[in-house]
Amino acid sequence: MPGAFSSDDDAELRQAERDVTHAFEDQAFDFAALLAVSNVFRAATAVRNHMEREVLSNHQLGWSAFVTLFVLRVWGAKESHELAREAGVTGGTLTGVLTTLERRGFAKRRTHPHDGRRVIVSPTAKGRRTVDEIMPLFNEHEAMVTAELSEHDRTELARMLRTILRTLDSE
Amino acid sequence: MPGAFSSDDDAELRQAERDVTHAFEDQAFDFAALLAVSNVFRAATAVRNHMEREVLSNHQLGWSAFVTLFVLRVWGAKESHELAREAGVTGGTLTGVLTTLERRGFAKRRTHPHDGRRVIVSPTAKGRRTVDEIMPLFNEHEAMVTAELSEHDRTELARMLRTILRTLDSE
DNA sequence: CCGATTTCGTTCGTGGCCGAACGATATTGT
DNA sequence: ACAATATCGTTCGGCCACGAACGAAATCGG
Repeated sequence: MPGAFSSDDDAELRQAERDVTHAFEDQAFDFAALLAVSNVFRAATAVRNHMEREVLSNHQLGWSAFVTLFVLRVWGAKESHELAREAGVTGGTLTGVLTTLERRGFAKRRTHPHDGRRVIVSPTAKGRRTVDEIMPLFNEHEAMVTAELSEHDRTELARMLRTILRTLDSE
Repeated sequence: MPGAFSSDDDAELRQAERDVTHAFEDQAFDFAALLAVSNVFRAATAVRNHMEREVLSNHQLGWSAFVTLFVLRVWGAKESHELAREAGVTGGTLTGVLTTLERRGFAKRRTHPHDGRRVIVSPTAKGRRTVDEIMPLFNEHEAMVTAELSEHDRTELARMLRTILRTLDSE
């Protein structure tokens, strides 16, 4: 049902989109792609800030630290480069995140038994427990921010974003 | 058409989603919301990294600096707090971004004529020209990352994300 | 008028984030 | 064997990013 919403926020977003298309109307841009990409990033920033404020701040965890710890909770011990890929950060960033997680006692590093270069990261019991404590409230807020979308829409949204991720990965 | 894609990347993403649901299967989580939110953030990170590498690095601009400059290009001079909101950053962050943009000669600050507290930010001619130089390639990559989505899907994606943004704004 | 309050942008501390350069370790080629 | 090469995680410089604290400027209350 397009147009079902008429709040000021929605009107403002739509006006902003019109301004952008007008500013470049003489150029042959793909505006559907522009708006889709732009909104992906705006939504991600808004969701991330919301989660950090409303859920993660109580546990002194930033987004990346939580995502990393979440990956360890779901998949258990992982090697460093796998963990970085799953968490969506580079190796250099993961080093800093792991330093934080180790200092807080949420995870620990150990050297690979047969390869002195590699590092295996494990969650501690405290780390696993913390994720399990956070998840209910975290998921509650995930449901909240997507509350205006139907179940079908949320599934479609996840599918479209998977498509984008797949396109970017295969390059 | 679900299941139309069968690349390794897609299979891996779907397997990851199954692992997550399995790890918490005894809890009554809203997995559709979890996957939607998770994918929003993954996609945003992937797109941002792609754009910074493939497009923005040639101009020595980070993502936020470009977004800020883009806003100035479309809407012209703006007051600081409006600019921060449009660019999706806090005031503290904008100060740093503006320092960068001024140092590079892309924008400049001036004090409000009737209110010594406020600051008005304008794009320089160089700043506007730079955005116009970047946009064609930038939009080409935006089209590329959404190439697997139909025109209808891209519009729907933008709409769903607007819905999330509106939900978060009205709190 | 002029103190109290509000509203600005900036500064500061902490942490995240990338890519490039680095050092340590393992593997390969001969 | 052992030098060249490849592959790890870490370090480093630069740029973001937030919230809290700050100081300057405008407004409000009386």
